[in-house]
Amino acid sequence: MIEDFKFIKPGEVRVRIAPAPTGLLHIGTARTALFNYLFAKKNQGSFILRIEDTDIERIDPRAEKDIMENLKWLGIEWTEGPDIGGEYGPYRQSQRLEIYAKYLEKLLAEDKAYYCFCSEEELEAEKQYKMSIGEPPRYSGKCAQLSKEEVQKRLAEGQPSIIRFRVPAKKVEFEDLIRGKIEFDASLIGDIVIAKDLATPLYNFAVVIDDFEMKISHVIRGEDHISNTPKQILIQEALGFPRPIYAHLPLILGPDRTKLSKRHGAIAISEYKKRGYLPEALVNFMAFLGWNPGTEREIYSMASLIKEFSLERVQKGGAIFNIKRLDFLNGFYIRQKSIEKLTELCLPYLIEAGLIEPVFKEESKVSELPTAFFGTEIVQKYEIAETKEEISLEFLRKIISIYQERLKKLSEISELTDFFFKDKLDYDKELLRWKEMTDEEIRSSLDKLEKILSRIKTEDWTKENLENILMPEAEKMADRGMLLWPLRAALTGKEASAGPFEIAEILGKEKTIKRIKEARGLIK
RNA sequence: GGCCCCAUCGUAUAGUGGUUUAGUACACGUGGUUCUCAGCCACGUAACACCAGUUCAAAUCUGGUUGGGGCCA
Repeated sequence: MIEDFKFIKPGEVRVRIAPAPTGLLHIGTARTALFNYLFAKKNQGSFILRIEDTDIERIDPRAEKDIMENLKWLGIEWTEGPDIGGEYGPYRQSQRLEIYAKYLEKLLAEDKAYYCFCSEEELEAEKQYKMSIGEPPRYSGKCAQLSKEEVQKRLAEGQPSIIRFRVPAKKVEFEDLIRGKIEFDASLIGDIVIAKDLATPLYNFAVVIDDFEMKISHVIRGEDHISNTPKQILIQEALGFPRPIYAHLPLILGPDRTKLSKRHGAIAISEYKKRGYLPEALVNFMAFLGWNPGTEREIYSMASLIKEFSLERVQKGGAIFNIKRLDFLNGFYIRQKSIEKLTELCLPYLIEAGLIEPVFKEESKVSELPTAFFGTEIVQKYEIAETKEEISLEFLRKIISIYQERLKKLSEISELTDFFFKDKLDYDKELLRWKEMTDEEIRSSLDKLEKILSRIKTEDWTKENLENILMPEAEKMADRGMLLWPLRAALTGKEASAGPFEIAEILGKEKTIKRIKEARGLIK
């Protein structure tokens, strides 16, 4: 009941996420985790991470680590499980098998569950038939009335079997914090399978046991679980467990309005991380997928989300994942970073692109691509990959600072700034042409540039001075672009870049003039 | 097919019977800002799925239709 919820005392809230370690942490799970985390934090409760690893065939050994690493990276920290806490553990289902067996036996002993010997083919045929005549595809109850002796006999013979829960024919209703009252007619469900055998519980059964044993107060999960809820409630009732409060979150949808999945492209958090998204941006973005504070403020840190979050303000309809908005948010958070921090964050991308190289103190320690940065123990210095020229932190920071506001993703840094790290630029001579300039005009601009710049002393080689000297020259021409475009193109080899003066300053007098001469060489 | 959930600009959403010529952000378009790009600023395009009903008054309440989605070991 919503009323109950209002009287929750601090510390009484216990929520959880229970991912199956079958793949990398994806957006959907991360968003569910976020909402659970925010709710727990807001109510000074506990947030439990439980691993649902009973489906041995589908488990990916790397998944658990990936899930935990990326949750931490996002700043979503759990207070219990899989290796933290322990009072209510263990937190991996594979380590809880005796617990499930105990309850399974209880249900069997009370005749609230029974063994079923129907074959899969038989069941499938029945399902198809039922669907073809427009009936709900529920189990016929063929094995429901088997005598104890008959069951014992078949079990002894080793006949393949599963365990079914006797679903009572009654109406089930529950109050969802987000959707209000939801009703189901359980007589339509049919007796559900709750375990393959005593040692192999199935999802709907295991969750109920775990949530009870772990004293979960609120089950906050995706909307795709709504139809599982009545089944779980019935099992709870059969076992005499109290009912947790439910809140079903709207789904995250792909552009085609179906549940976001792998075929929609990247959905793993680690993939976003690799592409240069910031955890702040991802968190802010995910929070607004199905929730909003009711004000016009859009920028929220984790701390302010915790303060403002409430399940009452969660949307009912599914939300389409719009990456353009994530990009905008990411760009925003990049612009908020200090240059020092942003430089650290960009370093791995420059290294990966082969633009710069770290020089390690102890070669033996290096096994994979370092996400190391200046100040790290094992990195001695960085050098330009091509020329082995040592580069200073100052130099890198200057480069990063002129691209900070142009960056949407960290990964873009290498493509944007590669010309700073290359000895020779490779571009078509046409790039030097501004609008309808003739070769003669380009040549003349370049010559003028070289002449003027050569006269500037090295100690006066600053962005401001360069601008003060060159701008009046540009003004003299019919169009400022006639001087500035060839300059910038010669320095960067790119159609688009930061401004020419700041680039020239960073490049230094020598390289600037060298590049102008090289450009001059392209025009016969 | 059965059951369940959902429905405001392209997207995320504000809106809880009158204050609404339906607001904001992203995206998009136009203009401005030292050549370009980005950023920033300004302006603009753009939505209550439909049909009934309740009411003096409905995006907001009720019913239905349509559409979309989820689940069905």
